[in-house]
Formats: sequence, structure tokens, C-alpha cells
Amino acid sequence: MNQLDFQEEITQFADVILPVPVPRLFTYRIPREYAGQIQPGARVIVQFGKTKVLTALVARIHPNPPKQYQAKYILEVLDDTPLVTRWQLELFNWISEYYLCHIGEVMNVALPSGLKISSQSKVQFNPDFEHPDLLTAREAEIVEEIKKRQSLTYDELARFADIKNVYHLIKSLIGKRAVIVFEEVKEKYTPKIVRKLRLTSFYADAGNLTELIRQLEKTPRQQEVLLEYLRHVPALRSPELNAHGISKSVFSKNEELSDSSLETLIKKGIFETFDIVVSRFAEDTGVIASPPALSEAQQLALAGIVQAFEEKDTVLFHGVTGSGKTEVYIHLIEQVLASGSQVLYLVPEIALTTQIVVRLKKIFGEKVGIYHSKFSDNERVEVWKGVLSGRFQFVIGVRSSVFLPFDNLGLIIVDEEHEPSYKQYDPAPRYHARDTALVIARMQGARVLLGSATPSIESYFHATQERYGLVTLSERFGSASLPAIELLDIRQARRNRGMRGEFSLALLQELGATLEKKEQAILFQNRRGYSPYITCEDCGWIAKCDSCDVSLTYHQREAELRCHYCGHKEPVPRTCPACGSTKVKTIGFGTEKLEEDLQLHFPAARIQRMDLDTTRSKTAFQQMIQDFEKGETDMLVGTQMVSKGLDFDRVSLVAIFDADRMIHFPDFRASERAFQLLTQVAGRAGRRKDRAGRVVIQTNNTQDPLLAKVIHNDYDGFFAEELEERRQFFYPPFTRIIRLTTRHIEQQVAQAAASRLAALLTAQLGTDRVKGPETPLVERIRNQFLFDVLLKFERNLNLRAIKEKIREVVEEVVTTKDFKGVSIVADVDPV
DNA sequence: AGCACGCCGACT
DNA sequence: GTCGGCGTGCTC
Repeated sequence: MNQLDFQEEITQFADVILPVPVPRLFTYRIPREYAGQIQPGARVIVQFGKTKVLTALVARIHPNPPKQYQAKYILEVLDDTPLVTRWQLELFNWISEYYLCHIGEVMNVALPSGLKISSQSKVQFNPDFEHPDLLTAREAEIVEEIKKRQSLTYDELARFADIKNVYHLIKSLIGKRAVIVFEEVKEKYTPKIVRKLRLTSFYADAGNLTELIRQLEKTPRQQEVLLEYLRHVPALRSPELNAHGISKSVFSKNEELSDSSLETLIKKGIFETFDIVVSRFAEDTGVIASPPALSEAQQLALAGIVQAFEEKDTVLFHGVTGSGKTEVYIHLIEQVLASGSQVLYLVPEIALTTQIVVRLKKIFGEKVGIYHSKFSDNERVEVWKGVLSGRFQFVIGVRSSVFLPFDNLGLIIVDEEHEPSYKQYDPAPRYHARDTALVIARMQGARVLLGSATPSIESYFHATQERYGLVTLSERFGSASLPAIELLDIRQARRNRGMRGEFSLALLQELGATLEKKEQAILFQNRRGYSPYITCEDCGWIAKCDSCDVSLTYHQREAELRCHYCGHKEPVPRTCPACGSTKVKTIGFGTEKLEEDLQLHFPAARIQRMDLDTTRSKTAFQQMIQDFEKGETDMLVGTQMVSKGLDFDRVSLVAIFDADRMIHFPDFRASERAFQLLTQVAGRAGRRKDRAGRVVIQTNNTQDPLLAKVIHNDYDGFFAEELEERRQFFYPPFTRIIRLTTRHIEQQVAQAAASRLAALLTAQLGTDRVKGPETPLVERIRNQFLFDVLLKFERNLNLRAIKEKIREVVEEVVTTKDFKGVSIVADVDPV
């Protein structure tokens, strides 16, 4: 026996990642018939526990049988080539360590659910059931239902039987041989199949076809169908084209044509139908535009970036709003694609509108894949496979696209890198897509370009420390100028009777003038709904959520009160539930009220509201953008949605409400957020040179230093001051933060667990690094009380070992008897 | 997570 | 005795 044969005899084992929150890999035995065929990164089907069947991901293969237990066999192998690259496996590992989560949770978020098969336990009537007499009356009723519905999940059964724990019931029914349980496995990805139609090969011949047309004179309806087919497919001229046929739906949709005639032709053997698998992404017909010409300033920026990449792997591109960063990206992308490397272009969720996509598709055509949460799962699977096969060399996507199976990235662009929406909170992993991108780039030797008009303090700090390159573009494209920003003192206006509701007279005048000039306005209020409170004027009662510690927001259109934390809804009370008074009033205002008031002031204006509530449907957002672009909307009222990357030509006025609230939000990032948001919203105005833009900020404090910096577009001044604050109070970028949150139905238990956690951590890490426990801003959500323990670490400290300690301490606290039911969430680098 | 299993209190 | 709630611990 030579050595090769010998090796084949050795049983191999696979350590797999399971898509469940268990703390380590599990080892399965590879069946002989798959020996040598399974690679790391392939998916396999395994049984986990007594009944569950799951899709697992092979992390490594080795010949070492586990010593403590007998490994189960892998049931099936789904991929003969890796579905997940070795980089990704490495990345999963990094994320689970860095962000303190389980690797299975990473897998769960990374893979589109279409690539995960899982089983569900179901009960089914036993066809060999012999003794119905053994059943109780209630059981008989339940068995009848199971028989009627074929099969039921445990949940469905629990609901029908109206019991909480279904176990004893099933146990009894199985014992009486009335039912059997089985595992239903769902394959989720289904290829898109199109039914097509063509002439059978005999009639594809020109001579036979001509003869056929003549023969069909007698049956004009059938002839009509044939002629219609020939209009689409010139089979007479080119029999080859017939082989591709035509989508059958073209015919069934045409009401002029007789369906039955077509069916007759198929029966006669003249036409035949066949199925083909098609892509869900329309093949581009290749209308390729060339990259836009760059202005002199843009060229300089491009050259600066290319040069900076010579020395630094990461470059921060600080370009003012409207400076045309996208054009620079396009040239850079083109260069990288030409060199044969892949490109990932990350955008915040909302910016992924037709605006950018259409533009880039025109230039890069079929190479571009789009990855977006509003895509169906099948579409996501196709993008995944397209990246793997090389069809998509370039992907534009939201945060989760950092998980796509790239293996040769040359460039990652993180557009609007300051956007907090790059950080995921729920579910775990609580990863930051920008920071993850930096890690991927380091693994694959790619460059990262961070773009923003208002860089995050962290990124700009790294740039000033020369860890990143820095390229600045400080003029707007096409010699448009930055908008003039004006502060309107509403405190004074209120004294002088200069307010009409939430609008100052000065603002109303500006809005009127904008309408008159047939220009557009954007009104920004970062709060949705009609009003954040309703209250009783007589007794002071305020509508609050039953399960959260927040007031309910009044939504007028739905006539509802809603909790923005747990989603709870209830009808609006006509009278005060506490004292019966009818004087129930709204306090404060959201976008819905602004919209209503605006319409009263300008009855003829076409007004659109854009917030979470009006953009729920897949197309609503795009429709609004299109209407606004075409000038079919005069005024757009919205939340921060209107601040992100939208590019409209005709906006000459931007109005900002409630700026003070943003600035004084109790969070160390409030100033940064406010500066970014205000600057970004302001930047929507005057993006073309023939229309100067104006921005009006209504404020109670015209002397606010932050507003002064927004007005003068003084990023450097803002940065210097903010950095000094952060240094003084020991906040990022000088420290790294890990926030641990305890949760429990009882306040005392949550607090006690947090205290214990803090004490244990203090013992390990020292008093300086542990802060708390403290109550978070909202101290109860979904009936659970929350407490925070904040850990702060010096920037240059290696946290690897410390994070292991944290894991242990958390484990210790949640398994303590007194803290039963306490859950602890770890958020690394919270935003 | 999701499931099996066993303990225990309530109720016929 | 039996039924159903609830807590616990394990999963290769």
C-alpha cells in the first residue's frame, strides 16, 4: 500500500461553524464517499442535537478524532467548491473575537438566508394509526386537526391546542401511535425560471414554415399567433434565432391573441415550450457611458489619492458637500477594475437609491452587482454567486456586503464613512462595516478610501496622526458655491409674535419666495410622527408606553399612538384616561405636523413627506426621489433621510428645525452628530452654480458655537475643539469603549447584575477603566430594565486577552443563581 | 437558539 | 394520579 492509499483510509473530520449561538466549532465525521472532496468553506448538512438539521460551514478538515465523544457523520455536502473564501473564514473569526460574539452569529448575518437550509420539527398524522379508542376527546380533536392540515409545526400545534408547552401532548400522541414527528427541510433559494416558446425543429426550416403559414389560412386565429411569433423572432430569415425562442408570457399577456389557439399549435407539434434559468438581474444591453470629465480640482484630488495610496493603505477623502466625490470614485474604480482587481463600494442604507446606481451602471455595465436590504433573498444569493464566479467584479452595497465572497479586492470605498448606520446593533454581530472593511483590506492587500464631507472624529484623527493619507477637496463642483447659512432666532421671534406654529415669519417668507421662483425647498426635522407627546392640559397626564420608559408618539394619519422603541400601537384616547378631561393636546412636533402646517400656509404647494413611515414600501422612496427630481414636488419634509447623499439640482432653500435638540442630546457624540447632520442637510442646497442656495436654521440660541462652525463650514475648527473635549474626558479616539448592558424584567435584578459585573471587572481591569453601572437614556425597553457598564481602554492597548476576560466575567454573572434570567449584551465601539 | 427532559404544583 | 408550567442543560 503506498502512502496515498493509506491516507485515503484515514477517516477525516470537519470542524464546522453552526448558525447558532454556541461558543465553539463542532466536529463531524466525513463519510468515506466524500473523503477528499470537502473543502473548507463548503456548506454541509449536519444533525445537531436530537432532531435539528442545520446547514453548517466547514472551517477546517483534519484527521484527529475527538477524544471525549463520538462524532456524528456529515449528512450531505452542498458545495463541491467553497462557497465562502478563506478570507471570509478568517474574517468571521476576527469579528467574533473583536465584537465579542459567537462565530455562528457571524455566519448567520453573513450568509443570505437563501444559502442556509434549516429544518423545523413538525407533526404529521400516522397513516398506520390503529387505536383511536385510546385517545381522549381532546386528543381526538387535535389529531383530527393534524389530519386535516397534513402537518403542523410545534408552534401551530401549541396555538391550536391553546397550551404553552407542547412536549407532553406530543409525547402522549406518539405513544398512542397517532402521530409521527418529522423534520421539514426547506431549500430556500430557487432559481428564476422562464418558460419559453419556439417552433419545433421541423418548422424552423424556412420551407416548411412557409408551407405552414399557407396551411393555417383556414384557421386565422392560429395563423395570427404564428405571425405574431414571427414578428418577434425572424425564424424565416434565421432558423438559429428560433432556438432561443421567446418568453411565453409575451403571448399570454397579449389579449388580442387567442390562448387556446396557441395551445392547439403546441398540441399539433408546431410550437414547443421549454424552460431556462435566467438571472434576476436584467442583462444590460450595454449602454455604456464613459466616465465623467473631471474638473481641475477633482483631477488634483484623484492624483492626490493615487499618490497617497503609494504610502498608505487607507486614505481619507474629505470633500465638501457637492464637490463631486462620486466622479473621483468612478475614475479610481475604473483604474482598479482595469488592473483586474475587485472593487467594493459601500454606501449607507438610504443612499443606495437609483441616483447612484443608475449612474454607475451606465459606466460599468454588467460588472456591477448591487447588494441591498430591499432585495429579495433570491437576488442576494445571485449576487453572492456572481461575486464568486467573477461575474460581478464590482459591488455597490450596504453594510452587509462586507461579507460577500471577494478574494481579490483591490479597493474598498466607504462613502459617507461617518454614517452611524454602518454600525449594526441588532442582531449580533454588532460590527462596524467601515472598520470591518479596513480589516478585509488588510487581509487581501486592498486599499481603502474613506469619503465624507464631515469625517468622523476617529477617521480624521487617524489622518492627522498620519496613519491614513488625507486628501481634501474644498470647492464645489462646477463652481457652485456653498450655501449661505442664516440663523433665525425663534426665541426672539416668539416674543415679538413672529411665529406661526413652528414657522418663523422670516422662514415663511423665504419659503414663499422659493415657491414663486419655481425652485424647491427641503425642510428637515429629525423626528417622525405628528408629535412626540400627548398630554392632558388639566391633570398633566402624558401618554406613555406600557412596556418601555418612553412617551408615545402621536401619528395623526393612522390616528394612533406609537412607541418608537417596541413598536407598540394604541388608539388615541378621546378623553384623558386619568381625569376624563377632553383637553388632550399634542406637545412638540414631528415631520407629520410640519407637513400639515406647511400645507396650510401654502395650499397650492406640492408637498411630500419623506421619513420611515412614508417609505416603508420597496418603491416609495425611489418614487419620491423621482418626483422631486422631475420637479413634481415643491417641498420635501423629512427626517435625516433627506440628509444622505441626495443630489438635486433645483433646491435653493433648506430649512432646519429643532437644531438645538440635536446639539444638546446627552451623549458624548452629540456635537459630532449635530455638526455632521446640519452640514449634510445644508449641503443639499445650491448644488448647481446658477442657483445659489440658502439654508435657514431656526434656533433658540444664535450664539451657539457649534452653529457658528456649521455656518462657516469650519470643519477644522470643529474638529480641534471636539478633539480637545474628547481628550479631556477620556473618550474616543483617545480610548476604545466597550459597553455592557444588563437586562432583566426586574429593575433590582438588572441593577444588581450590573453592579456585580462592574465589581468583577474593576478587580480585573482597575477602577479607571470601569464606569457604572449607570441607567441608560431609556431605562426600560420591552418590559426589560437596562443598566450599562462602560469600559474604557487606552487606544494602543491590545484588547485580545482583555476581551477573553470580559467573556469569562459575563459568563460568570449570567450563570449566577441570583441573576437568573439576566442577559448581557456587549457592544464593542458603540456609536 | 431550540429542543428534550424532568421536577413540581394544581386540579380532577 | 394526571396535566401543563417552568427551569435546566446540551448540542459534535
